Amino acid sequence: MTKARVLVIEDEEALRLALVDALRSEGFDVLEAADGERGLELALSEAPELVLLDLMLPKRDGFSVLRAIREDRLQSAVIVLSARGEEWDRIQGFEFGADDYVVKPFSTRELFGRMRAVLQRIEGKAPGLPAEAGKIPIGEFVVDFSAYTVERKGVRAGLSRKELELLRFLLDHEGQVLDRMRIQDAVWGRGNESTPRTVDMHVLKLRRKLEREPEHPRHILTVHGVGYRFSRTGEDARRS
Amino acid sequence: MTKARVLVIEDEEALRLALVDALRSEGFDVLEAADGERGLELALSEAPELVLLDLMLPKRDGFSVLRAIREDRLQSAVIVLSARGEEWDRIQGFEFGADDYVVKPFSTRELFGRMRAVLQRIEGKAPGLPAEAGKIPIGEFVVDFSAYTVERKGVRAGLSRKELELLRFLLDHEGQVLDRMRIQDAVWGRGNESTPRTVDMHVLKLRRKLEREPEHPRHILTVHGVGYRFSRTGEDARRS
DNA sequence: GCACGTTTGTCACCGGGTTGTCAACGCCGC
DNA sequence: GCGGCGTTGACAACCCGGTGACAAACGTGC
Repeated sequence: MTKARVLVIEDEEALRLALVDALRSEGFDVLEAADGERGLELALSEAPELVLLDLMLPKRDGFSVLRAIREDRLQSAVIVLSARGEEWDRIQGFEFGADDYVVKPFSTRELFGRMRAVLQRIEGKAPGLPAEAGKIPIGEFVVDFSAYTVERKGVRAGLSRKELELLRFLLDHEGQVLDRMRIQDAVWGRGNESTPRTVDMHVLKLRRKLEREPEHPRHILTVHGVGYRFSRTGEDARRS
Repeated sequence: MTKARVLVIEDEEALRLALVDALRSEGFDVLEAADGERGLELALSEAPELVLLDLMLPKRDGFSVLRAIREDRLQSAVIVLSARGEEWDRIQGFEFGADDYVVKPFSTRELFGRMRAVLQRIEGKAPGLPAEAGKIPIGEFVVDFSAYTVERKGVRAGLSRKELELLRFLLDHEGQVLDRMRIQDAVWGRGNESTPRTVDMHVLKLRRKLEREPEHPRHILTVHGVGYRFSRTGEDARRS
């Protein structure tokens, strides 16, 4: 990929500048806008590969901008940057069409990780289609992120929001061992007070839905004393 | 990499001293600074692996220090220590650019957890994509440190935490003859009470996982009466 | 080469910590 | 109020690290 174009729509000066700097130094071609109106204008006229969109914006809020972008059948991927707050619920599960979202405050590492994942996902996608998360095969299962379902040989199961978010995080970090804290931070948000064991519970639920033999998982693997590791293709859980 | 260098930039005396103590006793090589100017100076001249950076600092605030560090293309990871409170909103922008951040007050446990995570991520982070990070060939095996696995001809085996730590140590000291005490100090921690024979046990386990013929080891070699020696390329353990 | 003492390899097992699983609870939307 | 979901606590199942015992390998002195 040669120099993807990224549009940053963010009103807070300090953050926008920091973002633009960081992106430029990563080799992106960067456009910027400080309000929703200008942002939409640029998005439509320049059709960047990726839009980083703040939700609370002057003139035209992020939701409205996103809707307009989607209505225009623009191919741009959109990553929403949001402060945790009342709009949080509406964001969860990106029911409203974003490809991903990042909660402020976030680190460069996290943002770049998500950007990479999103850009990779839309790469090789049929042109003209909106850049929705789409269907992803996992072993003999197919997960449909926009429909919240998993399917295997015609049998379909629904996924809850948390399950989907957890799965998405695992997918984005396939192959790495992720400790509970890391998972919790990413999926539940930082400063979350709940037990690390909650993660286990959701892993259990996911296993029931996308493992052929939930008691012998091939995709969501346990690394004793450390955390979990995800494998898309599936692995033999062998004894040591 | 044993003994990572950490720079603490924190003006509050009590906290800084506590941090420095705790870090030293964890085996880190610690540098400290009480204001932003001095901190930046040290960061640039010493290029530590990790910087712990307070945001509210005399002379030069944390944000400015962070930017300067980044502009200098320094490889150091930065963890921001911030107080939640009146400046939270401002901080949200400032957090950006850090590898991670910890909200005051924090426990040493939490801080160490994040440090470990960050350092692990940094480790072997070649200037490419992090996809291949942490994969190291050993003979015809490939060890993936971020996945806790060893693979040989498509056959994968999981490594436990201790096994991985031991292997990491051996790898870091390839070619040297290491006596049991040295290994034990490094992997199990100084002042550990367990039998030196425990080392043997784990060597045995490692051999089973990354030797083609565990009974004729080519990588983890015994030096009778002394200890063990590790070889990445593999040696014929044939007598002469 | 042999015998013996020492060092290392290997096994089975135990104890404690970690994870899997269930049932129950509270919350929210309907 | 009902049902789904997220979360928690409790308990069982499991895994891993560590230990002691014994066999095998090694090295030394004869």
